Amino acid sequence: MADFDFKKIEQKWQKEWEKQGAFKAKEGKKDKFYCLEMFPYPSASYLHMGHVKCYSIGDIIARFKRMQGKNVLYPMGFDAFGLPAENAAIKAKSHPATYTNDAIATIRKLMKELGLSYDWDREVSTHLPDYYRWNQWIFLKMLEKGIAYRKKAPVNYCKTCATTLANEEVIDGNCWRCDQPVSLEQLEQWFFKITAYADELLSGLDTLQWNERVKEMQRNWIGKSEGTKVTFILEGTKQSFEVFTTRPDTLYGVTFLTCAARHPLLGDLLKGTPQEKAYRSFLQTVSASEKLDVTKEKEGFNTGLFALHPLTGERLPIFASNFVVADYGTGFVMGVPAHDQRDFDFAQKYALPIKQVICQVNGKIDKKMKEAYIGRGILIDSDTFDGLENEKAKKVISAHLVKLKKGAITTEYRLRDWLVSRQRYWGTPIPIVYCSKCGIVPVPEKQLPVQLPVDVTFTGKGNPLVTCKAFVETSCPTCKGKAKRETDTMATFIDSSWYYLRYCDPDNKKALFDSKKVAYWMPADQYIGGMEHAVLHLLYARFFTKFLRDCGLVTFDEPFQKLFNQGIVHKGGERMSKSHGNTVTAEEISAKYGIDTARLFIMFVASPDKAIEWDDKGIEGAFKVIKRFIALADKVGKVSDPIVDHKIASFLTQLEKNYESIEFNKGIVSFMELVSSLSEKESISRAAYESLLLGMSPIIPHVCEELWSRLGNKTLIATESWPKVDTSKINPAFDVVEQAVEKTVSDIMNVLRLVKEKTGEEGTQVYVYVLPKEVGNYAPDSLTKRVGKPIRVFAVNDPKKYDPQGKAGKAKPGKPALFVE
RNA sequence: GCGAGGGUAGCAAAGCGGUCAAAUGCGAAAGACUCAAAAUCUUUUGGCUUAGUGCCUUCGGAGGUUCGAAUCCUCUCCCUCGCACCA
Repeated sequence: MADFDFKKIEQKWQKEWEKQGAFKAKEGKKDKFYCLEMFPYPSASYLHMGHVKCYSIGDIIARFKRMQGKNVLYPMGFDAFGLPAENAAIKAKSHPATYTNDAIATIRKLMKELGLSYDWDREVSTHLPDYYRWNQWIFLKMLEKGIAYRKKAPVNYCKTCATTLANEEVIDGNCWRCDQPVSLEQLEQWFFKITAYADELLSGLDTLQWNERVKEMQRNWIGKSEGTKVTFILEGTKQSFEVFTTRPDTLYGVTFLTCAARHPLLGDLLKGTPQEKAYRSFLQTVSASEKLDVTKEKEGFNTGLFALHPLTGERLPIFASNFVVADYGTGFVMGVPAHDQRDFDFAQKYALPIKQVICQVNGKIDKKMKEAYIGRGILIDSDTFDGLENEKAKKVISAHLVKLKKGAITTEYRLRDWLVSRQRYWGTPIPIVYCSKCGIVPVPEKQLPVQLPVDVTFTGKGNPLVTCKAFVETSCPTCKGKAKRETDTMATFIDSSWYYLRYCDPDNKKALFDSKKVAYWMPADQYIGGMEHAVLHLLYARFFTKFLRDCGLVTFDEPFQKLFNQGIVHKGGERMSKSHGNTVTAEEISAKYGIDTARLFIMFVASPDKAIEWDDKGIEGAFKVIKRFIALADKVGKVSDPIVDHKIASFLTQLEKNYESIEFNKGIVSFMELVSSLSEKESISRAAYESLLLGMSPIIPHVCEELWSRLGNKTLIATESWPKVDTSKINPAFDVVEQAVEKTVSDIMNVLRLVKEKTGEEGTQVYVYVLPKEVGNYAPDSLTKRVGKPIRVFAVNDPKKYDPQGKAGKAKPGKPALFVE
């Protein structure tokens, strides 16, 4: 122990691993295992315990799988483009490229110091032209297939970040990065048609071994809903419009229609009418908040327009309202106050008729409704559909509408197409040229990459690319005339949507990857990352995979079979982060206790998927265990104690299961118990000890590597196999014996206490009388040490035993008799 | 409102039908070592009781299933996180 310098040992083995290429992954015939972690954004210049936790999980899995004989791919890279780097660089009066490269160098070095078993030959950085040219290539493919398109639309715009945002990047109406309110702007932008995959993105979730929570979040986000589009005619015109409903069974109960306040149709229809002015002022009240607010009182504006019911021809007033979502369904909603609570409230407020068309099975209806009836029932007052059960009526009425060409059965999604243009510098240039003659011209594949110019000036205002003449001014690939380049860059979520494929073939100059290599490694067997990407990265990556499959480049549907969401590390009740100023860095902990202790502790505190609170005292406990573990090395000898063999064998059996199920905390608890139990033993056989080192090496790799080599082993423990456990050594009877000894210790303590209470005097000598065949179970020295009093152990049939009070007769199997004096 | 996950001893956290007054770590208390402290080691840590025993009350709350519940079911309260006027 005295000569155990953690820092030195860590460096020594990290060097050795690198020198021997212990973690290099190569395609082969062996079973593969792809262990993938979400690659980081290289912004900080240190790693804190949150990082240690996240990466340790992956490292433990990778090391364990290697030991199990799998061909493991465990790569790391950097999500290097993006706004924070750009802003940080501007602030530091540096260039984003310099800033990013420096950050990457630092983080790579720090990661190596954690002893993570990455194959660094496969490192990928998204800001390098070798990488982002393939972003551009994919973009062109998408354009070719009609998945990428340009359109003018109201889009989310963040003034602080000076760029547009995808819907997924707007959280509660605020920008996900800066938390400032997002506004809607009419802009012409590039979109990816992720909605083309909506249904598949939804159904594919069922095949994944993911956290139910994440899957549910994606389901919600995609928001599939099946219903009917009903065509209404505007009174006095031939103009028709559609209304989406999931309740066509209540069609005869419609008494009014509502539409989104800003529905484009409304503006046109009201132009020049007497109501126009009132409509404008109504809009004022609505425009106060861009986002719909549940808590807000429902407001309506009677447009004075009427629609005709498609089946009855009834006149239905049309209201503009503040509660109808403009871009969901058709922006029009039919008002059925009797069977929808919102419509009911609205009808009450504006004194609109309420017409009941569904009654409960008993046929009674409540004439004075206090609230909408939304349950099941039988149709009434619905012409020829009377008497139908309402679920059935949904189908029948829809079919009827379809037949009359007054409706269609449709599926609506909440998911919107992905807005991918960003008005910022630090990203992949969109490979498009605008030519006054030829229009929108894609940059030919041969001309890729469209390099992001390095020589630009950051004024802090707007996208510097716009003012970079050398970049903007170009010639049209088609007509060779003067043309301008697209100056928007791609959303960085594009970079991270396929990086895991590039790891499989990172140096490919001819293609984004070799499909054969990808076919070997993918899909990733284990993906590890935070929950925050549930509807961002994780959705986009799935979309990309499906697109690339349709291009014939990959053969699978889902990139990540298993997903593990690690819990966050808190300190002082808050997430450990730079902005909270509550970070505990890996370096400071490692300097004090060694990085293995940090890993052991952080994996021990709780199940890896749970959030934990950092505890400065707690790590001391883990350090103690490491030290005791190292001290065990002195006990290694040839003598094989069957109890020791039993303990280690059963520990390893359990540990293997804990590794499989990513419940390292449980394995570590057993490890702690094992270490404290072994600490009392005389000797550990070399074979058992080596198997213990092997078993623990995924969690505390440096310490185990060192101890392994101190035994004279010339190999690296990192490349050894999982120990074969001799199950014949496992014998539960040993546990029974141990429990009996434990019980005896506590009995002795108890008696000593009672003696003191009764006589007021400390007992000075303890005698233990054991059945003859159990004598070996009770080692006087060990008992003495634990009880803190001198102890003598006699067999009950020992004629020379000292037993003045004849206690020996009370001894039972597993329960020795005691005497204290 | 909808959905997901939780509520276990001073704290953190295992346990998920009997072996449970409940692992493990931290904290606390006592003891050993030491001139002393630190480190290390040992013991104790729901209550009452007892020469090593027995009993009682506990696992958010209330009921239920069972010979038997921290563990299963129902209802309820609280927390955390998503989604939310989606028609």
